[in-house]
Amino acid sequence: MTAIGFSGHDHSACISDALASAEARCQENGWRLTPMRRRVLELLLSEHRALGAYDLLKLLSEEGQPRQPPVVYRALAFLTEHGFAHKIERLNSYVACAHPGSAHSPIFLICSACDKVAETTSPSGNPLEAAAREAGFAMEAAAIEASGTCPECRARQNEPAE
Amino acid sequence: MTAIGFSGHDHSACISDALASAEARCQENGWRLTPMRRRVLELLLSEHRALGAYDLLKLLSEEGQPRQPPVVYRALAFLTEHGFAHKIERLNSYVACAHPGSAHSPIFLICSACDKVAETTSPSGNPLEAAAREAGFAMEAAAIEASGTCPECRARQNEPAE
DNA sequence: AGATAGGATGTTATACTATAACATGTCGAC
DNA sequence: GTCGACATGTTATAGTATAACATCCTATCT
Repeated sequence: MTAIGFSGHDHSACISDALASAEARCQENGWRLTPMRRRVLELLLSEHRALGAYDLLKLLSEEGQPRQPPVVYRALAFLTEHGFAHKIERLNSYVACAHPGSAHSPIFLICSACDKVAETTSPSGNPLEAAAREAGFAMEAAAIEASGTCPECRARQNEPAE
Repeated sequence: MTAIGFSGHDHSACISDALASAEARCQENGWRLTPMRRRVLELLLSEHRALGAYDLLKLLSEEGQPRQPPVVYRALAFLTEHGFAHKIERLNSYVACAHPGSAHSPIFLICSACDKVAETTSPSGNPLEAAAREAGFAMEAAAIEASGTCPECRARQNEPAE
């Protein structure tokens, strides 16, 4: 399983794939990917970075959309409910899902230097599940958020005089 | 590694152990476990449940303490900085650490029925670290929060007519 | 086409969470 | 005993999220 977010990848393909996949899944399930929801997803996809609800709201309002918080919170609720985006609790902000379509318990690697967020997933035989089972706990969902430094920022720090 | 929080355990010992350990570690390190800090830790220890800053504030103010948010946030900052408590991001609330003293990357099992929080720790050979390494990510800290149903609540649900 | 029902959006107001900034107090070192 | 460091008290405000209600859109049934 590769982490999507840090290393060089074809990001425009990454965006269009995600949008196409979202459209297809909405189609299949009878969900409505309305213009507002789609636009919020696009904004989240534009970078592998977590955006706060109020950041999104600012971007939307610059495009002439309404500037009331519920507008963006409702779009985010739709996107997170159906797995198109995730909330990063630690940052009170939101990222587009990098592995749409597959049920997964994501792991987020959050760079504290550049704020980029990479998403990867737990390997099978997840030890979290083992720990939960041992405690008699019926796990429904898990959020794993690691902070640290991404490869790019680490390289930058090692050659500060560059 | 056992999860502390759900199953029957000697809770009064659990509290006094934690307080004694906190006092010892503060002594060793020259930290000051002031009455306010100690009281907040006691409140957090009183149950294995996450309390919000404003819940704590309410409890404190009922005891005649000041009712301004910074009072409790400062105590929480001290406690979390030194590992006596943890923040549960998902709930915007705080729990006493169940494994004080040992450096650890905790796993929280949060019961969505009763709000109790059990704390356990990652087994060695942590797959999170493997995932991070694979992505070239230098991990500094990780928070793992699982939600689900604890053994007691599960039993209760299975015998609703009890 | 008109009626209607559900869901989506627009809008106002407010609740909840957290911190900045500055004043005051406490305590140990010198 | 005063100085410096740290802890606390207090005011104000920033940042995050949702309740509640009005309006609109769209799909379907007739």
